[in-house]
Amino acid sequence: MEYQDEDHLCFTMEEFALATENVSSRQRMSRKRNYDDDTRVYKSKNLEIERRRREKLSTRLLMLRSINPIITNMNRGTIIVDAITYIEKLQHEVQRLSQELHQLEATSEKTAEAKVDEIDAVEDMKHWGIQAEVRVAQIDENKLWVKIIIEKKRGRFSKLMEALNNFGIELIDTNFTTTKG
Amino acid sequence: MEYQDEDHLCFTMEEFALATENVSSRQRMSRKRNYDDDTRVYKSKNLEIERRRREKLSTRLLMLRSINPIITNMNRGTIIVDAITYIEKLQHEVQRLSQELHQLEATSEKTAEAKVDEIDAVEDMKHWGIQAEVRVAQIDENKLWVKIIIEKKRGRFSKLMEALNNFGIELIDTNFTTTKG
DNA sequence: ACCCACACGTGAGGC
DNA sequence: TGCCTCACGTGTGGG
Repeated sequence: MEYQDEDHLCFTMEEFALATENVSSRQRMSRKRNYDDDTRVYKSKNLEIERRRREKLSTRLLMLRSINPIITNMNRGTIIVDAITYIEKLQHEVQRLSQELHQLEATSEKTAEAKVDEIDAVEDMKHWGIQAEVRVAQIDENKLWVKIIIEKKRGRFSKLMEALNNFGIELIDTNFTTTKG
Repeated sequence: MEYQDEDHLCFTMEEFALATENVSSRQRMSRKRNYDDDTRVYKSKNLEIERRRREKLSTRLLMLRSINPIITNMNRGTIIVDAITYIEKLQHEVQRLSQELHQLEATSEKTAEAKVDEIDAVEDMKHWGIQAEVRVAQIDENKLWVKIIIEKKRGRFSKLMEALNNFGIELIDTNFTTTKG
């Protein structure tokens, strides 16, 4: 009684034809079934919905394959396993980079301490009323007397020495004093 | 002529029964078909192979879902889109960490320069035959004369000053000379 | 010829 | 009830 018009096909494409034909005459289904009103051919309700679903899944798999650079095969299963390995690799890389960054931050901790020292120096100078000062007096034709009061900073003295060396100034006598508090 | 024993089922499970029944009597297939030798029932060759394939795909999807912490839904499609977003997030995080690490390495470039300077200092001392030297002479009851020749290193002088300060030694006169080459 | 991967339509079941 | 997702068996094309 069902499927009276077996010659009619729901779809024109040939690959769909056989599939739609594959329906037994002894149908034990108790459900009400849907027919196309025009051709009186059985048409599943969720046929195109299922088609959309498959299409979405395929496009998403293609997207998943497109964003990971390491591809071993085009297979649907290998796409997923490649994505898994890629995710694991990315996780390990993130962990490694985080560790390296943490280590480097610990290395530059001394710099932070130095900066704290510098802040302390600035606070000390403010607290004790010490003013930065540069005084220069000419002693001889080519001899200068220089007095510099600055807050202590790491490497500042070395830089000063280097600068004086670069200017060709020879250091005859250097009196160097640091005060804290 | 085909499917003479339609009452026999390939599989005992009921959900497989209807599917195996869904074969048209007007079979246009020209292919030779496979029958089970015992029951004379049609059995597709790649039935279990396809079942294994589906099973593998499902387990891989479960693995893919298990390794990413951000899950919005259990759906097959959302697993993939969640994996895509997670991969993108991981990629961005790797890029950000790499940038930060590169920046911090550029910051510590000066340290590398200082190390090169130190190597230069060592080479200079070797080349010019300068020996590291520490000489101490007692001038008074509580006055010392100290002469130190060492290779230049960044912060070494400051550390020496700090150490002397910590020992309670007061600096009366300091003569400081650096030579390069 | 075979093997494998995929797309197809469909029923079952959960919400 | 309807909507949506999944698993199923199968046909088909490429290697």
